[in-house]
Amino acid sequence: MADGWDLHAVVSGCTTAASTSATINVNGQTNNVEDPLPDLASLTFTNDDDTLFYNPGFGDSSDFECEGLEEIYRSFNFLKPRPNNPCTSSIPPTQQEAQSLPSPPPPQTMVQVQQLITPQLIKNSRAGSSLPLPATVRSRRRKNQQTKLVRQMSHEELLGDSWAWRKYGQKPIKGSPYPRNYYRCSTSKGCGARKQVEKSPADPDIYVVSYSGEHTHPRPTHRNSLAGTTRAKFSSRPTAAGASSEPPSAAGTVANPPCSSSSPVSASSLSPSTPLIEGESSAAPPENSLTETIEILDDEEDDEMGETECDEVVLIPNTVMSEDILKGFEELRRANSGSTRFQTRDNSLSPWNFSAAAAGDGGGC
DNA sequence: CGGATTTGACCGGCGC
DNA sequence: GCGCCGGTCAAATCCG
Repeated sequence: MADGWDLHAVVSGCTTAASTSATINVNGQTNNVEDPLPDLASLTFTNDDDTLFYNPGFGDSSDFECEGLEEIYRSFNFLKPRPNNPCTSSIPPTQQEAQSLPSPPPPQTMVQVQQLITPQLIKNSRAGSSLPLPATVRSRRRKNQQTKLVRQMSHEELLGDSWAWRKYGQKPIKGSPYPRNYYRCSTSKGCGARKQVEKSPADPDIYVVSYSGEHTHPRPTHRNSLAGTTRAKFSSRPTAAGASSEPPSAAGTVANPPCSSSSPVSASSLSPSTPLIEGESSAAPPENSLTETIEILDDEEDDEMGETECDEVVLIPNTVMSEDILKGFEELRRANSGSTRFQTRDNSLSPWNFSAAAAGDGGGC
C-alpha cells in the first residue's frame, strides 16, 4: 500500500472542503495541484492498484454506474435499503449538485464526493483528456485485496460501535507519524471482518479507519457484552502505540471501553458497522463520519474489465465532511427543526443520513 | 484461567 | 533478484 495515499487523499478532501486543490499521490509523492484542471486535475491518483479517488465536482461522471457502489455502502450499512434506487438516487441532491457545479459550493454546505476510478475509467480519461496520467497507475491489484471501506472518524464516532474487535497487530507506517493498528472481529471466530485504525497525520483527533471483510454473524446485541474483557492499557501499560499517541486498546474492542477516561479513545475501539453478511439491518454506522471512502478492490481476477460494468467502473461517492461542514449541517438542522433525521445520536449530523433524506428515500435510513 | 494486547518475526506483493 | 513495505502470525505478557 502506499505511503498513506488514502490518508492524504481523504484528509485532504476532508480538511480542505472548499479547496480547489487536488492531491495527487504518486510513488509516495504528494503533489498539491493548485487550481486543477476541471477535468482530471481533480483526480487523486493513487499508486495503490488502479484505483483512484475522483472528485467529481468537476468533469463528467455521467457515464458511470453506481449501483454497485450503493450495494457496497449498503453492505456496510451506510445506506439503508431502498425499494427503487436508480443509480443516481444513491447520490443525494446535495452531492449531485456538487457534481454538476463548476465551482465548489460554500464550505458549510458543500458535500464533496469522491469516486473511485478504475482502469477502465483511466483509459477513458486518457482518451478524453490531455492530462497524462501517471505511469505508476498500475493495472494489477494485490492478491488479497477486497472491498475496503475507509473512513475518517472523530473521537465520538469511535465510541459508537457495537462490534467487538481484537487487536492482532500494529505496524508503523511509512510516512505517517502514527502506527497503524490491525483489528479483527472477535465476536465470532470465523468472522472475517477486519479493520485498520490509524491517526490522521493531519489531525491527531481524527482516526482513519479502514474496514474490510464481512461479518459472518449478527451484530452483538449488547455493545458492552464483552466490555469486561477489555483492558485499559493506556494507563497501566504504556506501549509503543501509546507513546506514539495511538490510543491504547484501540481495540476497544469491545464496545465501550472506559478508555474515555484517561485515554484518547481507542482508535478503533468502536467501529461503525462493518460489512455483515447476514442481513444486519440495525447496523447503524457512526453517523458523524468525517469522511467515508469506499475502496473497491476486487479480490476477483477482474483484470478482465468489461464483464460487469459495475465491477470495472465503480462510482463511489465519498462524502467529505469537515467539522465545519458538520456544523453547517447543524445550523441547517436548527433552521429546519423538523429534520431530526439529520441528527445523530450525539447530535452530530450524518452526511449519509442527510444524503438519504435529501434523496427522498423514505426508507428509514 | 480465559481473553486481550504487545511486539518481533514471518510472508507475500510490488517497485527498482 | 533484491529490498522495501504492509499485513498477519504467534509467543509472551498482562489483566479482570
